[in-house]
Amino acid sequence: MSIKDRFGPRARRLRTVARKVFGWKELRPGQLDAMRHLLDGGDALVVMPTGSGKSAVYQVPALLLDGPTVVVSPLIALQRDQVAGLAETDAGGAVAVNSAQSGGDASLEEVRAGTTEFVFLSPEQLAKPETVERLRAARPSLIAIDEAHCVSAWGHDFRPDYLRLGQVIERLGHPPVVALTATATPSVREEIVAALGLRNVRQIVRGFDRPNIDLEVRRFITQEDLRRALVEDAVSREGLGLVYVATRKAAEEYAAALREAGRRAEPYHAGMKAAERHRIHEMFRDDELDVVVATSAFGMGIDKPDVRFVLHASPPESPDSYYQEIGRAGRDGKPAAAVLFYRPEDLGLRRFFAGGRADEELLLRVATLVSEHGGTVPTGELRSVLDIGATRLTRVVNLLERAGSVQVTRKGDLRRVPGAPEPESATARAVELDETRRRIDDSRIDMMRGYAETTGCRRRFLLEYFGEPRDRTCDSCDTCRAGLPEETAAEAEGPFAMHARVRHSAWGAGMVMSRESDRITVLFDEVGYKTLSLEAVEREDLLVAG
DNA sequence: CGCCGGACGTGTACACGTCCGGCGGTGCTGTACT
Repeated sequence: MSIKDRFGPRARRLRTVARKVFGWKELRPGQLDAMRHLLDGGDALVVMPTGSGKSAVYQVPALLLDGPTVVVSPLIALQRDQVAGLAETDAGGAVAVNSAQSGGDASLEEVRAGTTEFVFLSPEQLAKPETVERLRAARPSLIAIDEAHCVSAWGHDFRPDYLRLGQVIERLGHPPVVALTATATPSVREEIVAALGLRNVRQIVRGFDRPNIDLEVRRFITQEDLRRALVEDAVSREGLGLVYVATRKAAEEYAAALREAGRRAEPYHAGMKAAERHRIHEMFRDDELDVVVATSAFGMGIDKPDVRFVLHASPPESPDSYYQEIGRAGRDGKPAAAVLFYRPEDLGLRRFFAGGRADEELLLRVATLVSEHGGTVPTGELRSVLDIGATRLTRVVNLLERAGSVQVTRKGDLRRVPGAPEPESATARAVELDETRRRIDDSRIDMMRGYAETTGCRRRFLLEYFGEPRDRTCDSCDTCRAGLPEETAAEAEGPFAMHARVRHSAWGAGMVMSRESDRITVLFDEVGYKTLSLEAVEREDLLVAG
């Protein structure tokens, strides 16, 4: 950034607002860069660690742009926290519109009338055309998508309304849009940009390395040995810790075992009553616990600085999730530990979770119904005819839309795309798109196995997975301490340099994501991550530049 | 995919193998009933 950019009139105005309204004395270059780009009318994708002032990136420009700011946030609890935080400032007020709040209509009216600056909503709220139309009438000047990795992680199956945000943005007149997240690989970033339809995008990616988090993997044969070792480990550590488990039952069992060993431990998972979850969250926050044993339900929105260790009783479904979960340790910069207690069999559950296939019969029925109808099909009627919920229908519609078969009207109803393929071939195309998605998810599980089983530097493995080339080992992972990584200097030369585009005869086009002395990992567009032996690549001439 | 628990079979008393079905994460929402 030039001197002019850093000290020009826009930067000065941004700094003034940051100081006077929010009390922030300084803005970091990354924050400032993103804010200026938004003021210039562009879109931004900001990847920064939690606690580094991501929210400032939309909050400050919001006050310099004439019109309300729409913030999309995945959890009602996060919306509540943000609204409460803004209420303590002179930022012009904030409301949340969701099922836990009464008076949604009144809130939207306040936004339209210009008396409230910020409005927080879930993607599901934005699936309602009436809500979008009311926001449109308010002429928003900025849209922020918080926790934007959810677009990729949840959009396809779990909360498909995430994939509809692109259309919502267009309907709201596409003001400057900023997508924010703490963790996203280059391919997830691309997916976010594509799904949201971002234009003139400035990507700002800061600080993936967390050198104070020590990395370790301990391998076990039997579950019983693993369980005993984990409990022993957790009991012996000083300070606050998290234990991540795969199932609700395991959360209960480990919490009970740790309590029996004298630690203040509580389980946390989505099967517990809301009040109980809330209570545990508060105890965690107020230092009344030693360990929280949780499923992936515990995490987003946590910003406690002094978590000293994060243990995993089984591997999560991707390095993306793993890095996000261990990233909750050591936010204060002091030493912290991340230990994965690993058995290859435990990846099986993740494969099961990732294995859900698109409902081919339902795809065909929807494609056929819409095609034969000829006109506009109201989604409400379609749902009652098919007797399915909104989530299932949205999932199917998303796929058929991508297959070029149906389109969604402004009112949220369905119409056949003029010149659309026959329902059978559209369905086949939709199934294929879903298969591609599944293969990529599966390959992320393979990368998780790769992390657990690598003999190279674990930090380097993770950083390269996130697209940050790294030419040295570290002294804070178990493999480096054992002296295992040998040739770790990044081999920048050679035919297949980092991030080079390559082509494989069977797997198609891809990008080189990491290189070790004897192997190479490529992220293929259609089949996801594959690790190949360099010797075989050369002998068989498997890859060509492309 | 892999674990767990219950049922079944063996072969003669209770305990051990083997087979098979069920189960497993993340949250929004709107509606029904206390």
